Amino acid sequence: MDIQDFLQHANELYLPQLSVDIVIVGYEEKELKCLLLQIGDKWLLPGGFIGRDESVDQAAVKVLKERTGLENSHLKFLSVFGDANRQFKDQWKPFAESIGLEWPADNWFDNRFVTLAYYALVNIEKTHPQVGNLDQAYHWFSFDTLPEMWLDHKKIVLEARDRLKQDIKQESITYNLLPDQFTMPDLHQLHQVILQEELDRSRFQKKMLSLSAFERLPKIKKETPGRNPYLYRVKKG
Amino acid sequence: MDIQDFLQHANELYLPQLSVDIVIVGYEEKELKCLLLQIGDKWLLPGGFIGRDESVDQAAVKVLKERTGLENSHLKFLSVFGDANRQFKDQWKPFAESIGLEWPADNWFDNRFVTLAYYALVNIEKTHPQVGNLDQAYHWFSFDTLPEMWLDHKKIVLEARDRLKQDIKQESITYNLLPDQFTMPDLHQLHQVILQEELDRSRFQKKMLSLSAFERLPKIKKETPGRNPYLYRVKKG
DNA sequence: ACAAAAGTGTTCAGCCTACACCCATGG
DNA sequence: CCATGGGTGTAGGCTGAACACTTTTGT
Repeated sequence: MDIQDFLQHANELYLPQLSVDIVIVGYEEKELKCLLLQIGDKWLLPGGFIGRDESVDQAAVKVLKERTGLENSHLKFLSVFGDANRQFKDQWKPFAESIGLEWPADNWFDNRFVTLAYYALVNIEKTHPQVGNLDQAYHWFSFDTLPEMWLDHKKIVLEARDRLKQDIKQESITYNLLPDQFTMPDLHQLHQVILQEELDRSRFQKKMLSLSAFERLPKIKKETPGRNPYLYRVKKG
Repeated sequence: MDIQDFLQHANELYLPQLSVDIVIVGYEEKELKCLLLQIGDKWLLPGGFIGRDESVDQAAVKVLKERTGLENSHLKFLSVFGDANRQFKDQWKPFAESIGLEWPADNWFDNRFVTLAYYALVNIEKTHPQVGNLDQAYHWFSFDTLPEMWLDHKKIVLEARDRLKQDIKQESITYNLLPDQFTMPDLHQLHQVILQEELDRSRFQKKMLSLSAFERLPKIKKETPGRNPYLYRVKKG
């Protein structure tokens, strides 16, 4: 569907003034990263709208799949963002003009939107991002060096980061961020990055093993000096 | 504003297909209770809509104030409920007819709604519930004996109860549920009711005091046998 | 042989647990 | 004076923190 069609029919297809945005989190080169899209000279979260015959959760799953091709990631509701003046008029119009789009007054995108934010943990290797109709590029940004973003999108990203920090203490569902097979040092590193603090190596290993949630596989061969670590994978149900 | 006016103007005043519902939680007679409104022969959560120039959080504050007169309660966002077929047509129409209301087809209330659920902790003593235009009665229900409720409203209530159980372990902001001044046995009882488990009396007391979040006041005189307990209140600043 | 990395042990302190004990009060 | 309920103390156990030790590898 092209843009003009979308602007004409969006109101019939989707719930008005409601959007879904997803903070897609990955882990690469010992950094937590977040998938963003570029429109104009600023960046924003991958997002979409809620079909009139679609639940909010289904919409989130749909958006994630459209953008990354992924279907079974760890996808959870984050929070609602509903400031009174939350609208993107000032961002859309100049952009539309810059690429020569006809941009009718009072169109779908210029409304105030309440957004339902989700966050997803994904394996960057397995992710195949798609640019949409409007966004020109995608990029994985480190949480420490986020670019200029639309309105409150940076706030949403940082809230997701905080949430991840909370959640990892209870459920250890961080495996999505790693390959299927990983070593304890990998997992250790990941937890340290998420929690932004050093964790005692010995204690961490014992704690993880005591969960008996992992299955030990043969050792792997490293290139670097030092003992070869075991591989692990998550035990099946 | 009467109902007919509301039906005519709601679309100009409020964000469409979005509602705010609040699980208002109180504590009375050693039970957790929840404020519900009656419409027809079933019960539902106090709720409202989001003004077009109002943030979602402001709307929640407004609804809570309208219904209870309270302004500074512990009010937090709970979650979003957005099932695809979440609409109340089958509830509204028979009710409207039963009280002789003119109920136009495809009116505001018959739409599908996505609801943003909040929960509030209040002191029942200080609460002065108001019945609205449509609801005929209000009542504080124990969480253990909830009545028949509209669609997913019971699910929302139970999710709030679970959330409370989670939250009390981290922040101990349960004081709103008690009078300004309370005894340790009171607080002990409250925590046991929320967590649905017995807590060692001795340990509980030491833990609470070690937080040094309370100020000890003179003892009170009881009617029953046994030592007189101290009163406490939350320390300021 | 040595440094570096991974796996495993050991010790100690602190906190949680389960009571026991002491106080105050009404009947 | 005794039952009841509130406040405080104490011995044992478990867990987490800090660090030491051992094994394996590349250089």
